[in-house]
Amino acid sequence: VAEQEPRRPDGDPPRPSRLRPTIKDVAAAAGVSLKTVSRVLNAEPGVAATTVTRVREAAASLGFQRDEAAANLRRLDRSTHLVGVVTGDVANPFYSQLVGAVEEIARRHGYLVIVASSGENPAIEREVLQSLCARRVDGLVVVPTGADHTFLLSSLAAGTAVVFVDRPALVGRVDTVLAANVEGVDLAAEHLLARGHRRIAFLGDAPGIYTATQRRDGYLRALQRAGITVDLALLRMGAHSSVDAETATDELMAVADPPTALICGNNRLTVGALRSLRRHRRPVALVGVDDFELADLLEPGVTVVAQDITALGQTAAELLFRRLGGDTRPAQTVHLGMRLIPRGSGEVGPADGSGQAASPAAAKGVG
Amino acid sequence: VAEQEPRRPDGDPPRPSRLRPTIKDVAAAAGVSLKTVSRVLNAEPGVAATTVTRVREAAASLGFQRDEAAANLRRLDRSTHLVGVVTGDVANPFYSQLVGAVEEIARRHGYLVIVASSGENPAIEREVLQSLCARRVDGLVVVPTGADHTFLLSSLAAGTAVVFVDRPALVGRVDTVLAANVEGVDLAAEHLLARGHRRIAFLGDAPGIYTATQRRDGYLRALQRAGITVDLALLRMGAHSSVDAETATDELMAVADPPTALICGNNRLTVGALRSLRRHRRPVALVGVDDFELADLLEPGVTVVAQDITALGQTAAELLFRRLGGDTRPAQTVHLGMRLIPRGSGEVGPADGSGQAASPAAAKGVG
DNA sequence: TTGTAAGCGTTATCAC
DNA sequence: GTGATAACGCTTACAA
Repeated sequence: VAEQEPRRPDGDPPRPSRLRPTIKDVAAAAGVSLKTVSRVLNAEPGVAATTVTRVREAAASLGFQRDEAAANLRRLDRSTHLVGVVTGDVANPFYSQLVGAVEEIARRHGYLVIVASSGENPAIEREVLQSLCARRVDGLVVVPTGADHTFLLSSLAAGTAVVFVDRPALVGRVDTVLAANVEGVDLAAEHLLARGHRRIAFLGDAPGIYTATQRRDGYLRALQRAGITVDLALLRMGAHSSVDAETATDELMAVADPPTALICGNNRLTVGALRSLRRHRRPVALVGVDDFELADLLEPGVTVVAQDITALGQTAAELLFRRLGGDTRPAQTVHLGMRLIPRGSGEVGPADGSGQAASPAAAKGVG
Repeated sequence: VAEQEPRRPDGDPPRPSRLRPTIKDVAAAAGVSLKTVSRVLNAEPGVAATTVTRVREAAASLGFQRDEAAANLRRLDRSTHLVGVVTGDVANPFYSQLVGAVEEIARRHGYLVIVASSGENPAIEREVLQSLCARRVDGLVVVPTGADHTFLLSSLAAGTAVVFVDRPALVGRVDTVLAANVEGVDLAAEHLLARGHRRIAFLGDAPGIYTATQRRDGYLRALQRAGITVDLALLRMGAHSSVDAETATDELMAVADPPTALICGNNRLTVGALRSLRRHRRPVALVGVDDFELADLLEPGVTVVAQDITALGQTAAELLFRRLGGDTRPAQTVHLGMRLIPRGSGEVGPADGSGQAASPAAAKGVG
C-alpha cells in the first residue's frame, strides 16, 4: 500500500529510530486522520467501508499493533485488564493449581495474570503487592503471608479489587475464600476414632501459619468431643519441611506409649511421615491433609482429607470478577468443604494391622 | 499537610471523581511544580533537602503512587519491566517449575512476570503472545505449541526479546533451550540393554509433539546400535493421558511375545503404565522420562531419566536478561543433559524378577 | 534550585 | 463521515 518502513537514509533526523509504527504512521499511510484510525481500531460505527479497508490494510502492512498501555491512559474506563496473583511460590503444586484456576477464568474475561511469589516473606509480599498496584492491576488474588495488609487500603479505596485465599486478612473488609480446615481435620480424627484409635497423634506446621493452627484445632475438637484427654506428647507443631516431619515422626514413634494413628497437617508432612513410618515395624494408621498425586499408587494408598484447590481458585476468581463487574455488596467470606478420601492407610485399626478396613488396601494387590 | 481528599460537595464539576492522586495533586499539596515532584520521585539530584521532605510528606499523606505505565510512555528507555511466560498449562508441575525458575530470576532483575497458558492450542498461543506484545512486555519465554511463529518476527524486530524452551521454533533465529531428549532416552534404553533386556517397549506421546518424537528417536537409536530389529508391536506412540497409557500398556502386555522392559516417554505415561503393570503378574522393568515426586516412595522406586526443569527455566531466563542487557550475539541453542536416576524399577532383569539389581528395591523393605 | 513547555501513543470532545 | 485539538499522568528538554 504505502511505504512499508520509514526510510532512514543518512540524513533523516526528524524521526530518530522509532521502532514501532504508531497510529499516526497508519493515518499517514492510509491518508486519513488520527481519529479515523482510532475509530477503525475500536470498531466504532460511522466510518465508510472503503475507509475501513484502507486503514486496515495500512495497519497490516506496517505491522501496526496498538500500545495498550498508552490507550488506557486516556480511556474513561481505565482498566488494564490485568490481575495479579500473589502466592508463596508458583512452583509449589498447591499454588500453581490455584494460579491455573484463576488464570483460566481470567482468560475467559479477557484478562492476563501477573504472578508473583512472596516466598512467604511479608516484606517481599508487600513489595510485590505495591509493585502490582503501581502497574494498576484491576484486581488481586492473594494468599496472604504478612500480618498487616493495611497498606492495601488506599488501592482498595481507589478501586482495586482484592480477594484473599487460603488464609484471612483485613478480616471483614475484603472477600475471602477459605477451606473448612477445622471441620476437615475433625473429620479425619473422627474417621480414626471410629476405627477404635484412642492414641492419635497430630503433626502440624509452624503455629504462626493460619491453616496449621486451624487444623490443630480440628484435631483437638474431635478428641475433646470423644472425651479423650489430649496427650501433649502426641501433638507436634512446627514441622515445616518433609525432613522435619520425618524426624518428628521418628520421635513420636519413640515415646513410651506410641500412637496407633497419625494425622499430618499438610502434604509435605505426610510425605515425611511416610518415609519415617516405612522404617518402623508397627503399622500406624495415617490420614493426611491435602491430596497429592500418586497417593493412590502408594502401598497402602494414602487416606487424605482433601480440599478442592481448583474450586478455591475458581471461587476467588469469580468473586474478583464479580467485583470488577460492579458488585458492591459487603465483603463476604466463603468456606469450602474438605472431603475425606479413604485409600487404605487411614482404615487400619489400632491393634497392629488387624483393623477391619485394612482389607480394601490389600484387595488392590501389588503389581 | 494539605486537604486529604479533593472535596466534592454537590457542585464540583471540574474534577469529576479522580480516585487516585497524581503528581499534580502532590505538587499542589507541596506547593511546588510538577517537575520538582518528578525529581523527588526519581531521586534526581539538585533538589533542596527541605523541598524533598515536603514533597515526600505530601505524597505520603495523599497516598500517592506513581502510575508506572504512564511514566513509561515518555521515558527514553521504554521498558515495562514485564516479561511474559507462555506454557501449555501453569497448573502442570513441569510448567509451574519452569515458571517458578523464570520468576525468581525476573524478580532479581526487578521484573514482574505475566503467565499465560496456551492449552497446547496454537490459536490460543498466538492470541496470548500477541496480547503480551500489545502490552509491550520486554521479553518472552515460550514453550511453543504452534508450527508457525513468524507472527512474532515484527515484535522481535521491534526489540522484544524471545527465548523458546523445551521445543524449538523459528530455528536459528531465536535463543532456545532444549533438553537432550535423544541422548536421555538412549541412556534409558542402554540401561535396560545392559541388564539383558532385548524386548524393550516404548510408549510415547503424540508424534506431533517435538519431545515425543525426539525421545522415540533415542529409543530407536539405542536399539539399532545394539543390533536389535525394532518390533513395531512394541513401539506405541499417541498416548497422551495417563489413562491412554494404562490402556496402551495393557495392550503391550497382551502381545504374543510381551516386552520384559518398558520406557515411558513422560511422567503422565509412566503413571498410567504403573497402574497397568501392577495388575499383571509378570514383573516388567520400567524406566520413565521425567522425574516426579514420590517416585522413590513407590514400591519399587521408579527409575527415571530426569531433566533439570529448574535449570531449563533458569537458563532461559538468563539468556533473556542477557539480551535485555544488550547482548546482540547471534541466536544460540543450549542443550541440557538428562540424568538417569536408578531406584529399582529399571534394575529388574528380563527373566522374571531375577535380575541382579532387583535387590536394592527389595532391600528398602516395606513400612 | 526550580519551573515551563513539549511530547509519549492513544482516546474523548466537539466541530465541520 | 471525518478531522482538529485537548487530555491522560508522567518524563524530558530547556529556561530562569
